[in-house]
Amino acid sequence: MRDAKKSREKIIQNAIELFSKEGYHKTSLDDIAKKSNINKAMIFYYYKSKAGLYEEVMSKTLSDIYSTIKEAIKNSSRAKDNLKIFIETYAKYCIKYSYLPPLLLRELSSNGQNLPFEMRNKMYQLFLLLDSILKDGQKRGEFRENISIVIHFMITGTLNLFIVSKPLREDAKEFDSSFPSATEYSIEEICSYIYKTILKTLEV
Amino acid sequence: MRDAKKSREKIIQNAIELFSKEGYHKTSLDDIAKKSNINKAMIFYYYKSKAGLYEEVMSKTLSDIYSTIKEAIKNSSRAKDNLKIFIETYAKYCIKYSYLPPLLLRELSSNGQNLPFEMRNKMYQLFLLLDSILKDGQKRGEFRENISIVIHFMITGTLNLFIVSKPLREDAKEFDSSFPSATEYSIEEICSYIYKTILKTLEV
Amino acid sequence: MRDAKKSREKIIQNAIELFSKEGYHKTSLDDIAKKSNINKAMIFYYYKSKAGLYEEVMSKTLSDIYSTIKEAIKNSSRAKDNLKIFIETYAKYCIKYSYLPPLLLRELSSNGQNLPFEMRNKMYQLFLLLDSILKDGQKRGEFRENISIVIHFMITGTLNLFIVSKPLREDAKEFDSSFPSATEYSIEEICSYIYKTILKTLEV
Amino acid sequence: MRDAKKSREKIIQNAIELFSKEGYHKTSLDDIAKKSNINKAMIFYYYKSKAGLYEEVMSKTLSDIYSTIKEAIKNSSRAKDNLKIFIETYAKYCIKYSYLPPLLLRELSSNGQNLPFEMRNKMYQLFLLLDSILKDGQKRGEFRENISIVIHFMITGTLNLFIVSKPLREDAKEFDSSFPSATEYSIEEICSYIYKTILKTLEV
DNA sequence: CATGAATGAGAGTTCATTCAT
DNA sequence: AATGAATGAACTCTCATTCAT
Repeated sequence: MRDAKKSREKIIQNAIELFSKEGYHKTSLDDIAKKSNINKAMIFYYYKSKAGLYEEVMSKTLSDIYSTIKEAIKNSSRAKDNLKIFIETYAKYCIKYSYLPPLLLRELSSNGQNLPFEMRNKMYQLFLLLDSILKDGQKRGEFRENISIVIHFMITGTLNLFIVSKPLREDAKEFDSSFPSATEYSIEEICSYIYKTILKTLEV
Repeated sequence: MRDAKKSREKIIQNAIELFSKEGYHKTSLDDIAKKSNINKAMIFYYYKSKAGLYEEVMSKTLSDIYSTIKEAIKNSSRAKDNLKIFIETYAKYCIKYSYLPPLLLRELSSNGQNLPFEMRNKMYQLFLLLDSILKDGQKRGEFRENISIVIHFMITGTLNLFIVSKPLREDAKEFDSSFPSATEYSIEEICSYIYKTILKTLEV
Repeated sequence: MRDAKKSREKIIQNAIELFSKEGYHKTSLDDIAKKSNINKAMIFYYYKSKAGLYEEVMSKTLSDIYSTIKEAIKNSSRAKDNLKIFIETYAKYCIKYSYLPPLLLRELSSNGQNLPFEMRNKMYQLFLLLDSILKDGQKRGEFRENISIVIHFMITGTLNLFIVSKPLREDAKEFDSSFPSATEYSIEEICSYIYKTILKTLEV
Repeated sequence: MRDAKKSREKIIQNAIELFSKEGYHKTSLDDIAKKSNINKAMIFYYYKSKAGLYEEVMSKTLSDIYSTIKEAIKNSSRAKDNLKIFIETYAKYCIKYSYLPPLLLRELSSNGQNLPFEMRNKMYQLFLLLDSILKDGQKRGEFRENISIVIHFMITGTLNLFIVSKPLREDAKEFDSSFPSATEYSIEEICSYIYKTILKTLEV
């Protein structure tokens, strides 16, 4: 049968889910195989090794987010709009694929030791995208000089932490019902707040 | 040598180092024991379990950072100065104990599933510290209304990512020597930039 | 050789032997694996855990003895014959599977703490079998009122102890050659003696 | 301080309790030390090894039971009374020191491999005691010929199993409330039933 | 006598990976 | 292409025993 494609996808899909829920090490190939209803040996047949599967998972995910943002930005004109799009698209994507933030943070926090070249490169591409938006803004006289890498981390760091910390914040609220600004803000409001803050620091 | 204190400290010290370098799961107690030149069983003698050791490590670390910041803020007056102190102290601490950022990010990215109560609580306390600075600023008319949790993540997220991504950025520069704004900024400049950005969004 | 059935059987067979010779705790899975010429991990592959393997061993054993007795009794008519069959079959079985008595005694002597439900149930079934024989005897007017549980323990306790203590008694004889009635009786004679004794207490 | 004696006793006492509750292997010296509020190393100071402590425990226990029975029998005259005393004293003792039955059964069921000579000897002495009662009965013409070892096992086996299986029987009753003759008999009734049964087989 | 520190051997268990079919 | 069997190394944890003070 030519279910090869389907099998591969099932594997990837469940790997994504488990890796993001449990982390790389806590997720066993047995888990993935069982969840995918597929023989464990097939994972090796398709992806050579656990690391290989992981690389595939991350690669796919990052490619998706990159091209989604790129596409969204294409038709816009003003740099500040592009910035907004970048933030909102990134956020939307993180919400939609909730496994992404934990995965990214985890990857980054391991010094990129397990991080295969392609992934690293794709993360870099994403940053270059923002960098080009900012540079473009400067050229047009919209933005002043800035430290693009900090802007990048301000956006991604804040968003990732916000998303990732949700369960913790909800727990905290149970203990301290007055927990300030824990859960009452929507992701849109957060995006808007980040956008405004960054704009203030960028605009001439 | 038969010195409990020294043994305990050696264990903790090396655990900190390895946990932050390799992560919880990749670090084996064999590693820690060998590095500490100490019998593996002693880890259980002192800390009951791997999780127990981890809790001790994190607890100790977070307590330190909290009290350091608290102490530093005590003698200051203006809210904006407090904010600056918060950012700089947090940053300095993260630099000094470079294992902290990866540990924090990793913990957060696992939904706090393995996160013992005390740790969780200490992270919360740290946030409350910033929250009180911001609230104080509002009372004094220095700051306008804001979303403290976002400010918190803007500071910690940005700083943590900046520190944690350093090796990656350096690698990137080797491939793309024009890598924009990757390594030429000192942590002080980063802090200052973050501070300014946040101040702009806060000040009336 | 890649034969699941054979592997499983080899494991069970050696587990039975070792568990009954050394007891549950003294028998390590390493021992079983080595004796079976099988990779230790296979034990987990097949039986999930040491306890799981043990359960399998006991379950299999008890099922066998139960159905053997049941079968043997089926075609008999008088209650006293059934009683005799019960005793003799039980004894024969204990002799044939010499690991059984120590296993049973050991299990019982640990308050049934590690005793999985199924095993417990099977031991209970065995008692119910004797109980039904006795009740049947009463109905027919063959037997008088009695305490079936004591009868049960009289049979099984005596037989188990007799079998289990054999090496001890032989040792004793070496020191005290006049050791009374230590070894000169065959199991058949013992059975007969038990049967007669119990019959005397039962018959009207 | 000369608490040596007290310490030794505390250790023995708690060892008895734990060994009989959990069995030899499941009981760790840590457990015994903690329960006794005594430093673990002292156990080695006093008893050389875990096995040594165990030997002491068993030795003490068996000596007690032997001399208690011997004493009780001394003043009696008729063999049948002695038999009764033997059964009842043994039973009473087993009830009083509830750790004894499991210990004995466990020891027997391990082929006496761990069984130190002294213990073995004491168990033998106990049997000789009964044997002498029976022989005495024959001499007086009270009893007919018999197989003393079977009588011995009938008494001890039945009683030990009855006591040891108590928790199991109680559990069984929860599931099958009609559980026949499980719990309604007192130990005195059991003794009496055993006595009568044996007497019937013995009396001329 | 007494204690806490230290040891080393092994226990059960997990898991990525490979092999045979 | 697919499967279940098999492997071996590693992992966390336990424990009897010894050492130093």
